Amino acid sequence: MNNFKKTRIRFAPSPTGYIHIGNLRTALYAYLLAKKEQGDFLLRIEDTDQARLVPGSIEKILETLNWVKIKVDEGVVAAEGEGFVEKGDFGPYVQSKRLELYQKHTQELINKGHAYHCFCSRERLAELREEQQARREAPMYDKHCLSLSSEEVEKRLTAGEKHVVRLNVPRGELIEFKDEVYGKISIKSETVDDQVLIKADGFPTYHLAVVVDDYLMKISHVVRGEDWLPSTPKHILLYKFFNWELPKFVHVPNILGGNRKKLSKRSGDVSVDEFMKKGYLPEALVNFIALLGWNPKTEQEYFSLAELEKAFNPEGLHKAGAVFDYKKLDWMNAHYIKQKTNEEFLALCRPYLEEYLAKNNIKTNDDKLVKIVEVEKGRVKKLSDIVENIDFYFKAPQPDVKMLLWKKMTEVELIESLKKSLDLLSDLAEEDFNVAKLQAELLKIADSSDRGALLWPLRVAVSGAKKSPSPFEIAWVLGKDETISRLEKAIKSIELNG
RNA sequence: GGCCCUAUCGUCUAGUGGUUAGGACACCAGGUUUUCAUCCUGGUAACAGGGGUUCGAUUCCCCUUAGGGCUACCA
Repeated sequence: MNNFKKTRIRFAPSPTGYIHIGNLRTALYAYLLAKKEQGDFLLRIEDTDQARLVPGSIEKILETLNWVKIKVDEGVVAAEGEGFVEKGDFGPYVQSKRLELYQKHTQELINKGHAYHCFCSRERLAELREEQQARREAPMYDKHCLSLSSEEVEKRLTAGEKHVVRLNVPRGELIEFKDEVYGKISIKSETVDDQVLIKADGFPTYHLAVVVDDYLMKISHVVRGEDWLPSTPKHILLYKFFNWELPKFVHVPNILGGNRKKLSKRSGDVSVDEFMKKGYLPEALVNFIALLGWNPKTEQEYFSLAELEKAFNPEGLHKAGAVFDYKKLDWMNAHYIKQKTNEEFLALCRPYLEEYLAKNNIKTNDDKLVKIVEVEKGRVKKLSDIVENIDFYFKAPQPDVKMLLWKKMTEVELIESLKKSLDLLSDLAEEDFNVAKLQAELLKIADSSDRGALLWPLRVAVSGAKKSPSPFEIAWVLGKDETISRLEKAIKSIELNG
């Protein structure tokens, strides 16, 4: 006994494609709990369903974990260059490389009478299920092959007949276990099906593999989604049959979509990759997701990963599923964006900007991009927003006289206003085109009781928009020549119009 | 259908046998501001229903209701 001297917690995804937001949160909680207890976080790959394998998934999973700064201590880890390697003393960490282990342990169960060979055809099973459903019974295997004599089993096995191995679930028992989140769970063994342990292709099912591996790898806490709760009794039975000490079970509530159903590929773009592409910052996603189903019991909202590692406590885990609220994520993402320096922010935005510039055939330089990004930083929720409203920085707007008019201003007053700005700006030196100086100078000549009369036309003349950053900021980005040219263009346009 | 789980503002959640039921997002209003955004201030908004237990239940128990999950040789 005492298999667990150290906290060791694994994240065990199937390599079936991109990592999903729900998986990421499970991984995060597993990681946080391990770190909280100064333990190890391991990555194990559960590739027992050969039909669903998607090439490249493992690399993708590692990439995602790396993006959110979750470090894998043991198991499948990223290689120095390309690909991945296995690291640690409890390997292999990829289940398809552990087939002999599962076979060996299954044989042990068979010998003890806790598992048996089953030769039933899929057709018979389907028929059985139909009959049971017609009788409004829970569909379950009827232990048909349990009554086969050992001679017969031997004969059919040597004849190479297709078969599976099933768990021999005893009748009339109450299976009980404690979950760290949900508390005591008990279930009658009659309602537990004789689960297939080894499939016809020789691969184990999840249920067998997870128990064998968690034990052999000395996993101290089984952290996984709430949807595994109903099948945990099968695992409890296996631990008992093997006479193995139970790990702690930590089932975490599901993340729900807007329809209140478990978040899935069908409820929209929930792959972590999508969030990355849209320009959510890993800090924001981690912070947000940590608080979906867990709370620190304080009113703190912002948590870095390091802070989470300290603060995390399974007692703060909630039981009910949590709806994923994009608006709150946006709010949090905007917060983390504001924390970035202008240089960092430009680097983060660069891929989006480059795509935009290429697409619109715009040539520019970093000096200008730095300025744009600085002005826009407080206005974007996610990085991809950066290219939404920046056309006017590169292309002079077509003056719109109606829009240029401030409140009840006449066109004559409008021209006066614009000329006033133009005169002032023309007198300023190129070096004076910085936000503070521009603001100070323009406010000096503005009517203090009606600044809009000067500033609105100016802002619209340079931006061409009803909503935009301040004229000071825009003029700073555009520089003296361009700003003046836009003002002149606006004035000319009104004169032509009138 | 069977089994398991869950239930506090629209959403994420705190909370206690006696509270003005707290915070955050969102929303609304006001302020700052040339506009938008930011920022500040304020506001609307919740204990699913019914029985118990109790002097007293949002809190403990039961039932109902609602929702979710599982029910594969998928995880």
